Amino acid sequence: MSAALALVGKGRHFASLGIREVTRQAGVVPTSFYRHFRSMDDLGLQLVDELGLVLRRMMREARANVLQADKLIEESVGIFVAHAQANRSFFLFMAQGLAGESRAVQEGIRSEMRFFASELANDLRRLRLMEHLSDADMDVTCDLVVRTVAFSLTDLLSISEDDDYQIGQVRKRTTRFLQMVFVGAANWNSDSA
Amino acid sequence: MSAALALVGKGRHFASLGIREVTRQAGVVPTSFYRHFRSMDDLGLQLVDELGLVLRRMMREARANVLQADKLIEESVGIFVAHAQANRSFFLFMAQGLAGESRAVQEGIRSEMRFFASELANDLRRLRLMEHLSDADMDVTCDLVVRTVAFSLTDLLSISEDDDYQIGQVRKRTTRFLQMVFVGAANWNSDSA
DNA sequence: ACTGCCTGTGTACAAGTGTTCACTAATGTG
DNA sequence: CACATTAGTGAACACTTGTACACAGGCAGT
Repeated sequence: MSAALALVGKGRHFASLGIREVTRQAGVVPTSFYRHFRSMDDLGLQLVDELGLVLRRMMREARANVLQADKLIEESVGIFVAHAQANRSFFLFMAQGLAGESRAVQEGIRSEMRFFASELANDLRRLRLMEHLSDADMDVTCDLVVRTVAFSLTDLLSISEDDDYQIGQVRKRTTRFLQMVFVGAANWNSDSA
Repeated sequence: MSAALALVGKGRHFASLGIREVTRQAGVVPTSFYRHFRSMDDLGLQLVDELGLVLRRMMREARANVLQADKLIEESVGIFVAHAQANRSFFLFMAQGLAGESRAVQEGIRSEMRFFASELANDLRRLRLMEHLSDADMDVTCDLVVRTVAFSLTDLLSISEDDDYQIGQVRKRTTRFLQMVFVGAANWNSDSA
């Protein structure tokens, strides 16, 4: 699995990886592959599971560090960007998988995003934010937030790992996006919609 | 090019397509490929160019049909969904290319999206909407709109072509997203930001 | 010490891959 | 009509690919 991830990190697309290629990178004979995975799709699915762990770690850190609400968005985006850099290959895999060729992987990633969004909704409620929103509208808002961040991911991953200026730009722009979404949510009227 | 698109439409990922595979689908001998393209990346780039045409056609139709501002969002989303269905393979290619392995294709698609966003900004100004926004904030807003729609694209493409119920759901949700963004933009204060 | 299980090895095969070369059929322009 | 260009052909090359099989070493638990 690390071998596959390493190749993705080197710019390859997961869908174009072959069994032999992966085992070669892992320093193992091709046949060993079958001891662990039935197929490449299978490997992809297990990667999705690990991706879940990465996301959960990220949420935990965000919850621990975001204490005061005024800098909430900025801080969260910062943590997100940091994690995206630290687990570049994982997030590359995620971005690729969203439009990948394995339906199962696609669905897995989508499901992780849904979970993420629902956790975000919980946190907002716990912080007594956006209390005027109906459950459904809170759901829509959080979904939109997660999508926006996920899309920023593709920006982030398409620029060089250590181009600090551009990284700062992405961070700033993403923060703007989220601020705009939250202004929208704050002025949203759940009754009239 | 149509052959490559057809394969993508059949669920394959562009990055995993081979020259022989494409020529086979095109009903042509492998060597003929080189008469038209230097490599697969080259083919991808030319597809991006055609994608530009598709997007422009879509914009033209949207401009023609969206006359009254009250149903602006709903109408636009409808036109978008219709075009996405009519050019499914093209949009699949676009969704894949955003996180694809060819840097050039990636940049090409990104550039098409930027163009789309700037055209949207022009239209909004022409319609005298969101006039309180600074140029930069208008830019952010339109970018966010385009991203949101682009992400909805992946939702749309991952469901069956003729599952009208689910298509309706995506349309409704996307409309919500955009309404929320525009409420945010309407209540945005360009000076204090 | 013996037995199963797990992981990895080596060899093998049929099929598919990108790319090359010299060739021919069709096309439209002078 | 003659000519140059373009698009398509067929055979050939050196690899790479997925998968199957029988086999070997290391690790538990009895």
